[in-house]
Amino acid sequence: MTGQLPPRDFESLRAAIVEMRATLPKRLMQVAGYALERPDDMAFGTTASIAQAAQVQPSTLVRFAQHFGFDGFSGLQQLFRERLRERNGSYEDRLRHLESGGTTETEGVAILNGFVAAGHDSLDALANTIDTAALERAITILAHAETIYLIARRRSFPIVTYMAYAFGKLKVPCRVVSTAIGNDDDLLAQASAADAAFAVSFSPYAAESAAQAQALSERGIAVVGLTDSALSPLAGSAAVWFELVEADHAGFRSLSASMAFAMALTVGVAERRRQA
Amino acid sequence: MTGQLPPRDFESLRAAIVEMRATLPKRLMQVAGYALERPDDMAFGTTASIAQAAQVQPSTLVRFAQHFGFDGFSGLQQLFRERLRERNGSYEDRLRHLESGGTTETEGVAILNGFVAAGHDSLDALANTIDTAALERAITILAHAETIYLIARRRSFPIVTYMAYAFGKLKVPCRVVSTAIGNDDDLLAQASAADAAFAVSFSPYAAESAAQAQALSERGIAVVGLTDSALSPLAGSAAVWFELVEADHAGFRSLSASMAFAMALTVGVAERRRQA
DNA sequence: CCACAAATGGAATAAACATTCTATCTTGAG
DNA sequence: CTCAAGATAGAATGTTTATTCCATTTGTGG
Repeated sequence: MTGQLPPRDFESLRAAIVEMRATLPKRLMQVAGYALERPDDMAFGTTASIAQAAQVQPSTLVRFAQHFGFDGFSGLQQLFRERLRERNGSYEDRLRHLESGGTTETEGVAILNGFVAAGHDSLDALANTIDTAALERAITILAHAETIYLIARRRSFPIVTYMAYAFGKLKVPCRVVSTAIGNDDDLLAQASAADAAFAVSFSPYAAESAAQAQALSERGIAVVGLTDSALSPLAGSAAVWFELVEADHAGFRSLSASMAFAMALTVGVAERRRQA
Repeated sequence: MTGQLPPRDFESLRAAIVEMRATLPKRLMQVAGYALERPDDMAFGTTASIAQAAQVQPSTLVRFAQHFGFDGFSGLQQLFRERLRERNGSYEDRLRHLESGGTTETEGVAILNGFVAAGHDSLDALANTIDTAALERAITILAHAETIYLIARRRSFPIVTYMAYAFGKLKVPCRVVSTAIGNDDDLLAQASAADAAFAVSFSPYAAESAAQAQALSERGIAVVGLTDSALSPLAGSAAVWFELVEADHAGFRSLSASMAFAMALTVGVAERRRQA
């Protein structure tokens, strides 16, 4: 593409990038990904700062720009700056978006908006109701555990699935208890007092999760609980527990707040461990 | 005013300028006028270009900045840049603002607030950017499928985990492809043109997910994709695909928007089926 | 497996930059 | 009118920045 006319605006650049997706070399692809994902940073950064953030050399940025017909990086950056100016100045885009949504709102969009609203509400509720002292205690408990056992079923299962992924990335030993093999109890039998558990259970409470939390607790293993009511069976057996009510749409509960909480707990524990 | 603490944000600077309106020397007044009148240009220009536009010397810009307590022009310019970024009303930025306000919060709470803010931001972005027509098409495709195959790894896995749970409740036949048994390909081999798939893949893209989506697509099985970039390998093989950028905190991406989208898609498909 | 072309990393470089310095000008009190 | 204090213009300076260049590495067609 070098030598041709460079894209005139951000959208053209975006289109050009997508079009060349297949033939773009690895590093240039890396830049393309960063540019589309964090256009704001592209507008403000210097070659050095952007290169570091995108994990490439400054020269790669220049080559990327030249690949799309610009003289150098500066010409490319101009597109990102103009985009930022225009987006702020004109409410047109947003209005157009709102109008098209408001007048002819299809059922699918209505459902999506419902879940978005439920997510916002849940997150607000989370921020306002969480017991901050309890959060610190929970982090302390889990950070000191040798292995963290993660207990959850059904609707709560995705939460611990994500935690297991994140803990893995963060090199924190953990085990998801409800496996497909069905050897939950064998797994739990290996837990010692040096370990700890995190159990999630929302109404209607899965009997197994409650029972497993109870059993661990009786064996002197600290359990951190996440549930939606003080009446939850988890509240009885957990050393620290959190009450978290998710808003719902069409009878389906949001998971936004639970996920945010789980991520905070995960990162908090990893951070605490790192410091120790 | 030199020597005092510089304004922390654009509004403070604006207030400071108005307050000193009477005592500001002529050339500094000239700069002040330009700064308030064309803040966008202040954000991107260099000392040379701004000085020329405001009809002053570059050194006057530096003196102006120092007059308000900044080290030099660069510190002042930062305010104008942040203003441009924040025009989009990011929760993350507002949060940073609150934190600098003073209340001493523990690390765990700070992390939680970060993820809550990231969740809000992601949900906003979802509501503003989703292609509503594409959503309807996606619902149509999946609603007509005999069986819906769910493809996702790693960070995206919790999403399809939840969808599988919800589809089960809603009596919509579906199968999660990446099982612990590792018979993914055997499962996929059973898929026919009457079926459809939903694949989720965020950067860094899992090669298997992309390959499986590609393979299904080539066999005439419609694939609905959810990804975070137009450069995703999913974009190539999917009949309909959605781009969804999650905000992140401390390097960990939120899942709030993806979850909300997945729930909307799930309920939308079930609803469409019920009507048929 | 080789050889050639493309791509890449990193040092070298020249331009652009913010900032400082100093001579000159402006202002206002006595 | 005089003089001192402050403000200003413009050149000088040292730093940062984008860009170029070249030695390796990587990928590929014969």
